[in-house]
Amino acid sequence: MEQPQLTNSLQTYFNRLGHDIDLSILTLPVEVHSVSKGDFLFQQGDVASNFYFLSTGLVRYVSVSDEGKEFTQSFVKGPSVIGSTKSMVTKSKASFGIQALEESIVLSYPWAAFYEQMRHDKNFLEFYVKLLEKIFISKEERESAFMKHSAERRYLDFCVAYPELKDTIQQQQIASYIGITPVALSRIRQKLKLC
Amino acid sequence: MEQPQLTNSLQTYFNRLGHDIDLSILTLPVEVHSVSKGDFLFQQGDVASNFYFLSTGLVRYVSVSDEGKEFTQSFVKGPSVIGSTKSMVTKSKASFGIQALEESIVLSYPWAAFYEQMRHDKNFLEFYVKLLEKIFISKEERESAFMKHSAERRYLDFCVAYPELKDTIQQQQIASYIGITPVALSRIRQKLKLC
DNA sequence: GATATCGCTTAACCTAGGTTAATTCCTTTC
DNA sequence: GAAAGGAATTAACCTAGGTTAAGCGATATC
Repeated sequence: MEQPQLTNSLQTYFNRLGHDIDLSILTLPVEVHSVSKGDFLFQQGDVASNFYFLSTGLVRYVSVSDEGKEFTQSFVKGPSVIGSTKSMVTKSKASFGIQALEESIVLSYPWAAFYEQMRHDKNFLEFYVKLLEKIFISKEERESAFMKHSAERRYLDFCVAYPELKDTIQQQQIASYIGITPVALSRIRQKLKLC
Repeated sequence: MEQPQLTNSLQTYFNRLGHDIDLSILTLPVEVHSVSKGDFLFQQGDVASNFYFLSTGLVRYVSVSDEGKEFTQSFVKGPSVIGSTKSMVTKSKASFGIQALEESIVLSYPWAAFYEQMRHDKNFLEFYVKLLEKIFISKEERESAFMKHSAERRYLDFCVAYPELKDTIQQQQIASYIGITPVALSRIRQKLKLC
């Protein structure tokens, strides 16, 4: 542990998931990354086989279509575990990148080593299960929103889900999150103002 | 184990995920359900706190919007673990129902008991991790398809992903899977025929 | 302090997909 | 074998959202 004060937030986060995990087991050094606003932790297409923990800051998961259009898959505020489960587990290319929307502090640890650690410590494994379940459930919620709701409804849902982001991030990023163009979002906001 | 011959497929499935799990640990009886075409294993809104295993058959996950429109979230062919992770883990109401599209055989086991079993057996826990990762990854793939692709593209992707379903299930169900009306799907198929 | 540059708005026009409804073609069912 | 319901097609019309482009503040940059 090179920077014990930084890993405190990680320890706290782990403890909050209800397990008795002692991070001092980790033998490799935890790396600390400082990611500036606008910069990427990793890009779409990279193999991101690290376990990442966003200690403080705000990021978005962003993927670009073949036609070059940007889509924001989600916003995540620290403290939280972040990263591409798929890329991590299967060592494949990530289908999205992670971009900081604010100055952010990210800790990382090699996934393979982390996984080995887990296999020898049931508490770790249980922690990982809780983590997967947690992310999984939040995904299950969002999944159907696209099919079921109009863009206007999705915008209103966004405002409820991320009240603190509504006025701090760019509208084009909100638009890319709800899956429409900035022009269309502007129209929707205009219409809502009139009501 | 009341019907050992049926649990063989479950044992095989478990083994294929690479772990040495002995199902005979399970103390409660595994229930066997025979679900007729069109019938529901459970409905949207039910608390489905069982671990379900689709031994043979074909099901779809279907959810209904407030306005009464049906959406197919996915098709699953046996043998496969099925169910609502969210409902199972949090004992909340499922946001979708599971409907058989063919005569299906489903095994079930109370989740709470299954989970307890896992906590005492690291192999079980690792199995569950593999399982979560597996479903998770397939979700990560589908998630962005809606934002990124047109309905036509989504239909073509469907045909590649489920070649055997393309001609065996109803078009309205394909339509509800790709998020359009049967009328729109018919138009798209018409257009593709001309090419 | 002038001038790019970037984010947002507004307007005009276009297109994919929704809605309704009529028609045909299958299956069931009696 | 007639009748009835369900599944798919086709056409006419409508609407949400995309596209392009012009204008308007802001905030950088020189």
